[in-house]
Amino acid sequence: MHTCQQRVLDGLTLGGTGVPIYVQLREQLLRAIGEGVLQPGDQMPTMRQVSVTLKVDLNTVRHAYDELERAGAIRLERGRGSFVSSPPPKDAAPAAASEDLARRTLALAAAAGVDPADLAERILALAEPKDKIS
Amino acid sequence: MHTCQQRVLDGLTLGGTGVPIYVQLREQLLRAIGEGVLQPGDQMPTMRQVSVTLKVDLNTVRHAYDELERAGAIRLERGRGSFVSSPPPKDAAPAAASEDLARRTLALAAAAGVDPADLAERILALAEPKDKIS
DNA sequence: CATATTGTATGATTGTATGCATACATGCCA
DNA sequence: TGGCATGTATGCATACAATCATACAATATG
Repeated sequence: MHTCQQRVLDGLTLGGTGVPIYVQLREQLLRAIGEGVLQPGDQMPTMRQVSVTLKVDLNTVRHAYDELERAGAIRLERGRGSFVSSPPPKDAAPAAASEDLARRTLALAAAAGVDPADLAERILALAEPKDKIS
Repeated sequence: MHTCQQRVLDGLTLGGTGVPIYVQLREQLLRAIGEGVLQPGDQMPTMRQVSVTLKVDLNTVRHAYDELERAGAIRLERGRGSFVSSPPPKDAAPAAASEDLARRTLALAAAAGVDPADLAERILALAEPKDKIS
């Protein structure tokens, strides 16, 4: 039953487009979570697994995991592993956090040459099915 | 005739998400070309214009222009300017990139307890204020 | 011709990213 | 208890990204 992490591991790829490795890892792992390949509570691939599989330094992988944790996407537990955070959600959507996330997202969109309007539309479309109450 | 170049200049934005500045410039300019905002033969914004407008070093801008030229997207002519090549290469960041970014962003939003609808709104608000396209 | 504009180039400097090696700290389990 | 897996943390070396400052070279224009 290592399948989830294995599948994620296999999906990871690195390209030489000038984008730092840790950024590529950060984004791809985030995507795996966003797609539901990794669900809340699931264990992430081990830092060492990623390090060995992709032949990337452990510190580099850690850099990516570190940012994911600071972003609240995952939870790091030494000696145990890394796990996808369960959305603590409902209520607490501090406007500040929302605004901050919006800015960061916009920056990423700009970096990738993505149209913000198009992006906003897709976000709404993807969010709709799971829309819930408060 | 504060033309297309001006509009492209205004559309350029930089964010500190770990993505190198020259990559952000490269992708955004590529997208402008791919979208037809800048058409074959059109003059690109001057390196110095970009440098001053975005408060980025001239060498950094050059790095981006340099890669665009090697990619065959533009043509550099000293003393004259930079121009869009006749057969502009097909866009590297079409709909797929947008879809991926949307998923990644949703994962972050869920982790932070941010309402996707609210987020989408803020993204639009942050992106739009400038150019009312006419 | 002189001048402004634009691209091209260099050296010094600071910060970051990456890799390699080597540990330490914590949690799990036999 | 001991061993193992996992996250955490160094130090050192190399390469790249970015800024600043200062120029040079080609083109256009007056």
